[in-house]
Amino acid sequence: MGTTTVSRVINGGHRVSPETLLQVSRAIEALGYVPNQAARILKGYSTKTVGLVIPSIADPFFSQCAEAIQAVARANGSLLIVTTTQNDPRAEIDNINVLVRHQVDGLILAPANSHSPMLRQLLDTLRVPVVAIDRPVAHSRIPSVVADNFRGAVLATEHLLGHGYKRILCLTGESTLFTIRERIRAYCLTMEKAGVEILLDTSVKDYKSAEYAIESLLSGANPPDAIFTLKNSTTIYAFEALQKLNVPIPGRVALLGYDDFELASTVRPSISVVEQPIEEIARLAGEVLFDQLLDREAQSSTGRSGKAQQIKLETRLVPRASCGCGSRLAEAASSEKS
Amino acid sequence: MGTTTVSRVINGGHRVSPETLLQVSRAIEALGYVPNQAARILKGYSTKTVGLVIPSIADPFFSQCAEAIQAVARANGSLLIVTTTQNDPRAEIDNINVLVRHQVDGLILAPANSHSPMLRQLLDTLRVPVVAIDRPVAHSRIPSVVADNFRGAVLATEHLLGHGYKRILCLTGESTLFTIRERIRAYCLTMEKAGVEILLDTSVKDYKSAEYAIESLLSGANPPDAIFTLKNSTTIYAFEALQKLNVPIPGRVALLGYDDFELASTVRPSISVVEQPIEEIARLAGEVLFDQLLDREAQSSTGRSGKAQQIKLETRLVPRASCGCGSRLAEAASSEKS
DNA sequence: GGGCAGGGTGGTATCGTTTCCACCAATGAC
DNA sequence: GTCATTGGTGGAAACGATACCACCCTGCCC
Repeated sequence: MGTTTVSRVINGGHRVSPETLLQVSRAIEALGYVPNQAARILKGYSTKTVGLVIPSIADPFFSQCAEAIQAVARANGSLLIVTTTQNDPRAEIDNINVLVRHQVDGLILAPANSHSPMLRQLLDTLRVPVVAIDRPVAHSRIPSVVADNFRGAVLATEHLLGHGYKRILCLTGESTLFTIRERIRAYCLTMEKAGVEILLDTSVKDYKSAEYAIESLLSGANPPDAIFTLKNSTTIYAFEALQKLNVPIPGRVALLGYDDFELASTVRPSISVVEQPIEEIARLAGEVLFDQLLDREAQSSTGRSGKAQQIKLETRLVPRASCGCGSRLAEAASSEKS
Repeated sequence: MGTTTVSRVINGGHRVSPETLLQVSRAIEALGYVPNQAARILKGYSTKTVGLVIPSIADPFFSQCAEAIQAVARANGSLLIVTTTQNDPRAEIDNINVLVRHQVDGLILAPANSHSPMLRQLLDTLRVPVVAIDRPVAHSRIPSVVADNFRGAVLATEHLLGHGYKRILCLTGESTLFTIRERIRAYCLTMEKAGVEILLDTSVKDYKSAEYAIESLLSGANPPDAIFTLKNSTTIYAFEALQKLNVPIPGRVALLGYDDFELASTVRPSISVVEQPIEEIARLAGEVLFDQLLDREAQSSTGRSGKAQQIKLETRLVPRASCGCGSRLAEAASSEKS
């Protein structure tokens, strides 16, 4: 019994007589034999693993991404290795290097800093396909799948302006991220165009700072009449603070957040948000990556196929009660004021 | 320049002259050389990867687990491969097999079915260490790290009984999981001991079924005066349904949930819950796994070290307003009824 | 001065698999 | 009857890194 024959049995059993096949299969079963993946890889096979580099798994946005990408990977017979950076550029570089050493076939990355030259340089030298998710890599040909953050924030700001609010406070949270900067840019431009004063606060990092910021602004001269929060956690901190301070929403200040969350429609008042197509972003990113992997497998170096490389997805405004849309929505089925 | 020398440079540069070392390092840099992981593994090295098999990444409980385990893995120089089963025992077996073929050093698993003989048999034949998390594997020596679900549900039920509620409805959600069954068992035993009627409902799977169940029970004879929900999502469905139906909490029915969640303390009323030490469970599971890996590395086959194999962690009751503790807690800083 | 220790270096077998090639038997075509 | 064709089989090289061993050289001790 030659090793060649055994190999053939394992890889589909072509060119092997039925009885030999049965015999070998039985032996494999009996010995609990498992082919050594490392040796196969060494012979040039792909590792059937892809890497995912994100800030955090616990963040609902990215856990949903991870879930969707994992599904795409599984559909393509691959495994997903997840690493987290906490938005630290150094950890990000480390993670990418480790993944490359582990021979991942490709990787999906949410860059902490879209403009890092270090990162761009590293990515340019990589031999495996990379897809950026949620945040692009500036000045590079790395394909990306992102939401239209600018448009989303324009929609939100215009919506608040449409309600007649004139003192719209924007709570940014961490403002170094690409997504947040885009939203800030959109907010500022829209406010300027409307000829209203820009009110930016970048200090809110947790519940305490939210309470402090909101309390002092509300008790000052010219208090805000609406708050636009630029990310999930900031929205929740702001909401908690407003509740704690007993500020009527939207009576005294309206609230509009970025990113939907499970209880947004349940809390009183229900919270209006800009909703991103998270699952679609992730799924597309996965598909773009595997398209590249398949291309690469097919034609060794004919260059990229004609696939779209920079995908930007629309976001949607979900008006609920907290921005003042209460009368016509959200409260419809309830009867708080029966 | 011999390959041996290069290898030595890469692995710490012992027994290499300084100038050779520099020369080789420079060449490595210039060529962008990355050592082939597969070849190293083939020589008997560990893959520095561990597998995680969980129902879902999007579930907050498991995403927190994944985050913590990933941190432990990283601290031990390993990568984490995450796979999801949606609680499907077949997918679970598949995932384990795939991970084993990929030569993971070990794996952490939240078994869909603690009593599956298939699973037990598979795990017994594995050559890599396995640690069960959240749910044990029955009749096996697989180490496990779980929360004390029984005790948690006893605490919850007793707390509700202590408030004087006599018609405590238990909404189980999916009731096939080990954790849920333990909680059901505890609820039933505690109710029996107190001589009160057991009210179980296993039908709630989403918002709609929650609304239907709660509406029909409340409008029937002998309606419940408290609801105990056995998992995160069920708590939220029940809360949504109660809000929608305009049922005063805890005035008409009290609510107590299993698993804490971010907005539990913010919504009105704030929701009382049994809190599990999620992060600690995950961290311990990771540590137990890596302890085994280190042992195995040190002494080839001296058997298991004397480490604790079955860890059960205490859970904590977090009383808030929804169970009726409102007067002394939770509402303290607010003034809804000012 | 001869041997010996030890740092620095390179040759080569080895890990487990795939794949190219060679080979053997039948079978059928001319 | 010979020659190609085809199905079934095995030998051995190759993938890229490691580690054993052998080797050379320098310096030092007896």
